Amino acid sequence: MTDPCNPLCDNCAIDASAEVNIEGDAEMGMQSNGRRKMVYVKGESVFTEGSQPSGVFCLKKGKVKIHKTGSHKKEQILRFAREGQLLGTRALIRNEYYTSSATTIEGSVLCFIPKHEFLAKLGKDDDLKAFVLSNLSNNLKLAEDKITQLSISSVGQRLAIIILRLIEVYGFEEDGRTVAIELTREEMANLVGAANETTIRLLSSFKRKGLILLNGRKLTVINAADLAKLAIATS
Amino acid sequence: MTDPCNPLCDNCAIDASAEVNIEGDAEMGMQSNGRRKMVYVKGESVFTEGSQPSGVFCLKKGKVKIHKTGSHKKEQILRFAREGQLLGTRALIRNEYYTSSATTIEGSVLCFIPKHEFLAKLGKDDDLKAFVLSNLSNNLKLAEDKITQLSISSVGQRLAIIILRLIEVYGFEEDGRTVAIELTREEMANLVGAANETTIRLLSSFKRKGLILLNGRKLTVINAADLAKLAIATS
DNA sequence: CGGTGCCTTGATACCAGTCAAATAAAGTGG
DNA sequence: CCACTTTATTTGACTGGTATCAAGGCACCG
Repeated sequence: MTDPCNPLCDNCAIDASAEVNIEGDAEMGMQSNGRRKMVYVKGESVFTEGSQPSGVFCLKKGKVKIHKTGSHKKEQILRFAREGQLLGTRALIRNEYYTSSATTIEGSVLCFIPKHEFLAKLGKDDDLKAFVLSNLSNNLKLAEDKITQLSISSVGQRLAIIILRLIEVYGFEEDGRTVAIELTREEMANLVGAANETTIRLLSSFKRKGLILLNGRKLTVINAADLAKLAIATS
Repeated sequence: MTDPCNPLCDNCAIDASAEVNIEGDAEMGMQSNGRRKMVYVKGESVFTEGSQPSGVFCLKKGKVKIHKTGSHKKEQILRFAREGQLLGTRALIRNEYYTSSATTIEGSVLCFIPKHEFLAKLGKDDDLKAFVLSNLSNNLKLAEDKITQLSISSVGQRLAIIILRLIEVYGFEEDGRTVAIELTREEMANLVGAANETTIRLLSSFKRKGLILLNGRKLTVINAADLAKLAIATS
């Protein structure tokens, strides 16, 4: 279940622990090997749907959402990246434009690896190849799960599934039950693929049922077992 | 857009043009190199969700659907395989159980390549590696498109998109406008992620609007342009 | 204070799912 | 080849889950 570590960046000289919360635009420092360290504040775009990739990004620290904008307004969040994962590999491998966007949801540090370096290394480093293959496979599995959920589960079920999945990916805060990621209601809705208001109503209903607590954007899970039951209910 | 050819099977000794329509269970003939030629009739299962992969399959001839069964009854078709594509690579690469099933939708010939052979070749053949990477990437892109469609488009839009997509994948029959694949209404519904009856109603409405013709399971596209317009309408 | 953005709740409409029943089509055995 | 069963398709009526529209509350901030 856990991903292998990333052979491209394990020995990377970039210090991820650095100043994450710096204000202003993405800050970049050139490294000796052509890589660049990029520091982003919350809500900044890493790359956008439709643009041309010039390299891949490695998420060293922070949280990034991968999302897609449909024709009209509404966006769909496809997944969140974990620290250590590579972003933008799909487009580079197929030599296509990005078909999704990446945006930070908190201050983050990424390492940019130029196209030629990535492709060259991918050509000769077997560990990297295995890492990328495994990552793509896993993302495909998650995407397919999401397709199934969207077409056969209700919004309530999907919301329950997603809360549990957020715990899987990000875990809890120190209290051991508050999910370690803060999303706006809209992001939550874009994640489940439902309207904003519907999502709020369902969160409230979960709260009334004693499954969760809500405190602003903090979400505390009180009864994960019942939440899981709800997620798999027949209808 | 077109996939590169498949380095694993291009020089494969298996003759795909053989007796596709043989009755009875999947027939297999051992090849010198441990591969097996498998002949399937329509509707046979190639592999099923939850079982353990022992190799990969190459679709030499025919049509295969990749689908997933949710907890309760309804199935979701994720995609169709093209001739020349490998099936079941995801599970093997991650060393996991299958998370989806593959079923023939017409008489088909597949080549089974045992796990050890596939993994060994994947380890040393760069072309194969590139092929698999490219395929996984493309499947991921398609899956993500589907997620977006499911969450922001109406059933009618999705149906239009899927008809156009079927043309892309399978093309037309000799008349140049009848889609070269025959699906049951239920398969159509499982593909768009909607109820059977809803799908039928929408197909009828497309017919009334003069966009398509229906003749049993044959679907003839009369006005592809308007179908495309319908697919991207605001709501 | 009066924005501005986010969250919440209410009322209403409608898309699409479900249930039910009538054909139509496709097998099946004699 | 026909009668019979089974399965697939179609249409209708109804219901309900969600989206949409609208208004109000709340917090943060210049």
